[in-house]
Amino acid sequence: MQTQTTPTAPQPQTTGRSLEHPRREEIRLEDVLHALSEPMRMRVVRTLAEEPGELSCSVFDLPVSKSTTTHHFRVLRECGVINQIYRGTAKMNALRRDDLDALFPGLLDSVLAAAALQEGRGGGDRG
Amino acid sequence: MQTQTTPTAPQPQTTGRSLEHPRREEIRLEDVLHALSEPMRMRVVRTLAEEPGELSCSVFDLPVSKSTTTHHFRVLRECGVINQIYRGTAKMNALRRDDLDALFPGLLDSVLAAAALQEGRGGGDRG
DNA sequence: AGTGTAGTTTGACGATCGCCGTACTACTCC
DNA sequence: GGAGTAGTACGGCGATCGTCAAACTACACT
Repeated sequence: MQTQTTPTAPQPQTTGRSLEHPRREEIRLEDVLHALSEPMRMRVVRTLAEEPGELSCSVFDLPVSKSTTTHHFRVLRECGVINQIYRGTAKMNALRRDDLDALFPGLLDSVLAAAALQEGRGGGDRG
Repeated sequence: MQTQTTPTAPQPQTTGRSLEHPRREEIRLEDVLHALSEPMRMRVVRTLAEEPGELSCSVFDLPVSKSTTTHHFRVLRECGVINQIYRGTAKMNALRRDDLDALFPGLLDSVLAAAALQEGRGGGDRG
């Protein structure tokens, strides 16, 4: 974090400022549910669940500003739902499936299934 | 709702002012998750899930004031998680298991299981 | 060095949230 | 009728939330 403005760039630091993640045992159910209760974040999580690997923030194209997008990704990371790392100029996101499944077996799957069902009923956006 | 201050109390109304509940199809996943993300409400739902029948509001004895308790029960009712009816001077609460299971199969059970697991790990109150 | 792309930070805004106390209503039982 | 019990309604309080725009940082590619 100490941005010393090192002009000669000693170590390239492998393209990453550090990002804080809660450890598995620190993840709390209420935080996960709260994170998932926000439609925009649910959308992100559902997209991430469909994809095998990592996705950069920019591929989501949410109908909100860039700063709001940053905010939502941060909430998801800080509550332990996603893992984020920098790769070059992009920031890659991945669902913390293993951790969530270990902590709350079946939860993520049923939430995802519920979201899909609701969308199928036409409740995808707003009534 | 038209409180006409009818001084002579015309009809006793069969021990029940009416309570608004969303119909099954109106229940939204994000509202349910939001309702459940609040520890006090989760506690109510878990207690309700353990009991076979209805429970009055007063048996819960939450560590908050009466008005806050009323508030939490109302949130749970309005988002479709519980059913409330008046019985005499008491207001009985029951989980809308059938509706939730029909709408979001397995969701309630995995949330309940997750809450139990987290509590078992010692995360019952606040890490 | 310069331009572009991706994401962050800050600070603000209005809305909602959880909480409370007080005053009130509805019902029961003596 | 009067007292007691169960819950509601009405503000009001401070905190958090989702949102934005503007200014900024970090990296890549000429």
